[in-house]
Amino acid sequence: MEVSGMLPIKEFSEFTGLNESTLRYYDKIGLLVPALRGENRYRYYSPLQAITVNFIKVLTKLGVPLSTIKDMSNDRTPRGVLTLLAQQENKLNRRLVDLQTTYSIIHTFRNNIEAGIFAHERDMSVQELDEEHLTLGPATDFSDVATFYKPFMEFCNTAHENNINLYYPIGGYYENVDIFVNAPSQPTRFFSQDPSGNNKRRAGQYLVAYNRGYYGEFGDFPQRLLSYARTNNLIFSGPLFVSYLLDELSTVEYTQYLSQVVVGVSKK
Amino acid sequence: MEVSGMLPIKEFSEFTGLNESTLRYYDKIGLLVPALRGENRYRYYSPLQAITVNFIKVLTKLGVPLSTIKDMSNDRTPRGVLTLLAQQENKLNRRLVDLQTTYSIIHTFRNNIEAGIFAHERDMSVQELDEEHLTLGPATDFSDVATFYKPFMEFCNTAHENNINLYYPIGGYYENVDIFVNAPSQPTRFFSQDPSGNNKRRAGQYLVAYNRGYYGEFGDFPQRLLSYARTNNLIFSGPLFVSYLLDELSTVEYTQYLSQVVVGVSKK
DNA sequence: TTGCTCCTCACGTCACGTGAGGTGGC
DNA sequence: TTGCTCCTCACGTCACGTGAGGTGGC
Repeated sequence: MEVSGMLPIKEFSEFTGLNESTLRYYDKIGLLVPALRGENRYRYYSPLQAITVNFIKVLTKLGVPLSTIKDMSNDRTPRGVLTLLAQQENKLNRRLVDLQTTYSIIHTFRNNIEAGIFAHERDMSVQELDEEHLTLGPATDFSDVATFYKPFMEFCNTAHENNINLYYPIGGYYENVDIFVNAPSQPTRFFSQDPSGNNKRRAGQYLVAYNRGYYGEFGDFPQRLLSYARTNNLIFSGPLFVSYLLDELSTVEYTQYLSQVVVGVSKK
Repeated sequence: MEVSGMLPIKEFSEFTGLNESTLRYYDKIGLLVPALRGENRYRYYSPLQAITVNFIKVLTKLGVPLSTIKDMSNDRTPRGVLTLLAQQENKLNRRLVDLQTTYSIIHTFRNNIEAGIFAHERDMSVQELDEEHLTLGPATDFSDVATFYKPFMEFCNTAHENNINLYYPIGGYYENVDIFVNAPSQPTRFFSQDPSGNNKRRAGQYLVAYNRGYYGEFGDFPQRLLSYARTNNLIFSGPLFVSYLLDELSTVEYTQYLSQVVVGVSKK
């Protein structure tokens, strides 16, 4: 059977670059029906249908679902398409912002893990640190001691209202050293290590130390911290930050988590 | 049945923010198996499993497939996770570039369609145009007249090698006005309106005109172009560009496509 | 007869969401 | 008894890709 000028599916597939199975699928859902069907059920496409294919290709590339393309393909108007494109641009905007956030989450974790790999468990030293952005959560409430997870759950549940992105590593913020030393498992606030956050840890001199153990379990660490300061004539100032460099993301055994403790100091 | 400290599925779902059906699904694929199964088949989760949930949430957010997460979740090591994160960052990079391209494709189409809506079909006028980037394809070969689509197919098939993104609107480039007037359906080259392209139409004075009709069908347009130039004492210079403002994307009837013809001019 | 193109199902993908229909404990 | 939580399938989603098994024309 010779159909003049018409292309059987393989040739049309090569012409348009669409897979044969994709063409059959488009036929099935009524998005692109071949111009002619032979009596042997063979599909024959007109070369002009390549135009429709291009229309479909552009829109799918732009993220428009096939059903939408099908709906509009019979009454395309410049204004209609303009509206659709504006909608797609909005969608893209959201996806772009989301991707960039994801990107920044990866960076933050990579930095943490690398620092964790190079850190020595019981190291303590005074360092100049750059400014670091973060987002502080609301003040915690540890008055109901019975439920250990409650303050953290509370933090998680209200995170959205407080513009806190929980996908960033979460750390503990203590108003000052004394609060940490008295109750290291009860931070004044939680914070997320969000580099686009509105709060920050200022640049300056900090005592940087590491501790191995599960969240909030510090053993003799607070005492070591105090004695190090005494030996080296350091005065603490400002809040103390605990962040977990190695946590469930990179470590199975949760007694092996590695936290970094950072607190402002100056020489006596 | 009272299971001390354990959370039944609904509570664990509220605790973690994961849907109950998601938890059942994770159980089914062995990604997150409840710590305990009651004799009535009830699922009971330990609060500590929220840590694993967070691990899963972060990685899925970063685009890691559940199967990969399952594979690695039993032997997480800082270095292993670091490698994984680096891989994800590469993937993200590619997606970001792709999104930005898509964005720019939408912009280009929107500009074209808006220009098409405001254009008057038989308008001609001299205008100052800004520089515009584009990508030129290789020289076309129209020697084999039998197959009308061949040069365009050739262009499409070699597009990738020539760094041409076919999702941008494609236009015709004519070395000079004479070539266009002699054979308006046979451009010297095709080009894509890619704003990141390496070639460009320089800023300067151009004669801008519009024509309605299918690709390459210009009727008496070339004569009108010449007579307009004669009447207004214009001398043509440089190449001529044809781009389609309204095409299959926004118009069903292909005899109603609207092209914009742009060619450099100066006053006699 | 062989080789080629074409056909029509059907099933798999991925990460769930949504019922339907049923059970167990207060 | 009513209402609640839980259970297990099964099916749908989206845009295809991949066979399996068969037909038609040279």
